[in-house]
Formats: sequence, structure tokens, C-alpha cells
Amino acid sequence: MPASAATQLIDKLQPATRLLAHYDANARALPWRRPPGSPPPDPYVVWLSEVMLQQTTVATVKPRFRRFIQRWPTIEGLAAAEDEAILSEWAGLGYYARARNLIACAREVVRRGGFPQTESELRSLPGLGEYTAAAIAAIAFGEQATVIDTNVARVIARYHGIDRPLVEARADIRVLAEGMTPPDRAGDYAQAMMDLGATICRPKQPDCPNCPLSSECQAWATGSPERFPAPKVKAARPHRHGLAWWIERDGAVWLVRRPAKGLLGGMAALPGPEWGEESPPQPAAATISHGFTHFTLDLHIVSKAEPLAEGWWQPIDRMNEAGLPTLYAKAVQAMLSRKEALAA
DNA sequence: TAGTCGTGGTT
DNA sequence: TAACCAAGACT
Repeated sequence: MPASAATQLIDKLQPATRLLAHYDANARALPWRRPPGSPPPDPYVVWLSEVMLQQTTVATVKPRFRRFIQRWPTIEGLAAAEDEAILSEWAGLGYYARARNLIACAREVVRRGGFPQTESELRSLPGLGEYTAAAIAAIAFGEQATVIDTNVARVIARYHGIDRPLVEARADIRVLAEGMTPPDRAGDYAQAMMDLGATICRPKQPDCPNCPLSSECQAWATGSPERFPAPKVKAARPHRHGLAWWIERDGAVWLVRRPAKGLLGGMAALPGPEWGEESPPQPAAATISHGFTHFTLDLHIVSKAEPLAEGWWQPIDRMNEAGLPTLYAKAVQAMLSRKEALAA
């Protein structure tokens, strides 16, 4: 190898090497985190963790992940479980399409006799997009896949001085990220990049003096690294109103299951009509406010005598087993608090 | 490609 | 308080 080529290779690997050294010394504890040199983690564990971690913080995921693994230690067990059991276990975690895809993916993997081991094949499984397929390929199978989440995109944008919004710079960031990905320790490198973005190269107030990449970072060189990349413009959230029926009899409340697709798809719920723009005319026994990603909601709860729609009686003292998403858990809590106040 | 899809913590 | 943000996927 010519000396110049060798020098170029070292230059290319240098940031990754420094990043890995920093990671070895500072890594946060993650569900599948193991000491350096350990055998690769169980693909089932990596897959479940990564799906849970989509748009969800590590702190939120940790206890939920433990419950899932305890209840379903293997993917065969998960694939054999009832849909409702899995959706209930997911209740409160949000983005319920993930749980529906989790079910479909588990059954497909079992049908195939195990996880595919390449990024491109993983990509074909339900719920595994660009990020998650690459993460599993790198972490569970050691493939030199380039893993890009919002953390990595921000790190790359700053390192290379890209100040356009991420949506515009997406293709450039991928090329640059692929150029930095080292051939070895694929999983550790992927986690090191994400960890750097989460703990040092933060969106606001990045801790550049402690960053192992600061010496060549173009954003740091400008003196205002937090300006990279440009913030994305987001639309204002409209406000909606909804109505939910409180139908109580003999210490139980009538619950229904929402349609399989769409908002809160497949989840347990209080019955009620579709939500709209106008506040319903009935006087509500309680009203709760809830924020979704793209709108806010006032849910008005009104008492009603007779059950309607297909559903079941859920005993109030076992309401925590109903698998209610947070919106309806808040509604139930509001009604029970009100009842307690009236009784006092 | 831009909209849909949750929730809770941080600032 | 309101905005911002999180190990994104899907249509």
C-alpha cells in the first residue's frame, strides 16, 4: 500500500477510533450493553429494544423492556401471544403501530426460522425501517452498516459544517456518515455515535470541550456549534374536541376496542363518536386535555346508562389490566377522582 | 414528500 | 407555560 493511501486510511479511521475509545470509557448502560469483547447480543433483544426506542427515550424504555422480556423471554413466545396481550403490554408507550408491527414481525421471523442477518433482508420486516434494520445488522450481526438516527445526523451535520435543515441535507449526511463508518466493531461504533449525540453533541448546549471529535469539527470551529443543523419548521397543532361515554354498572365500566388502524389503532378505549373541531353541547362530567403529535385534544366525558357498540365490562378495581393508552387512562382517572370527591 | 402517529421529560 | 425533543416507520 502506498504511503499516501495508508495515511488516508488512518485519517479516515482516526475519528472513529477516538470515538470508540471515548465510548469504552463513558458508555451509558443500555439493555443489551455488554463488556467489550463479549459475544454479540441476542437479535431478539436488540430488535425489541430498537423498536421500543423509536422516538422514545431510554429512560422510558428501560422498565417497559424489562417487563416484555420477563413475560416473553423468546421471540417464539412473543409470536404465540394474543394480540390483545401484547397491545396491553405496550399501552402507554405510544406510537401503537410499532406494537402492531412488532406482532407481525415476530410471527414472520418465527415463520422464517429466525432473524435474517443482513441489513437489506432485515429491512423487509414489518416496522424495520432504514434506521432499525441498520442498527440490528450492526449491533446483533456485526455488519458494517451505517446507522443514522437523529443523534447521528446531528453529529455528522456539525462535524462537516452542514447548516441546512436535516430534511434537505439527508442524502449528503448519508454519504458522509458512510465515509466515517469503520469496518470493525460496527455495533459499538453505531452506539458510540448515538451516545455522543445524546450526551455531548446535544441539540442545545453541546459539551464540545469534552467531545472526542471536536478537533476537526467544523461547527465547533465557527464558535456557534448549536446553530448546526438548522431547525426544522413545524406546523402549528390544531385543537380538537372529543366525546367519550362513561357507562358504569356494578363496579365495572364498558370498554371497546378501537379500529385496528389509525390513531390508537387496536387499543382499548372508552366508547364514543369520532372527534371533531367543535366542543360537544352536552355538559361533561369531566374534561381532560391531551397532546398528540399533530393536534391537541379536549376529551369530554359524559355518563350514559346503556352499553353501546361491541365491548366488555372492565371491573374498576382491575382497570390497570385493561391496557388503556394514556388518553383514556387519564379520562378514567378523572372520572374516578370526581366520584371520590362527590362521595366525600 | 409531507402528513400521520403518543407520550413524558427538559428547557 | 409552551416549545422542544426523543436509538422512526409508513403512506
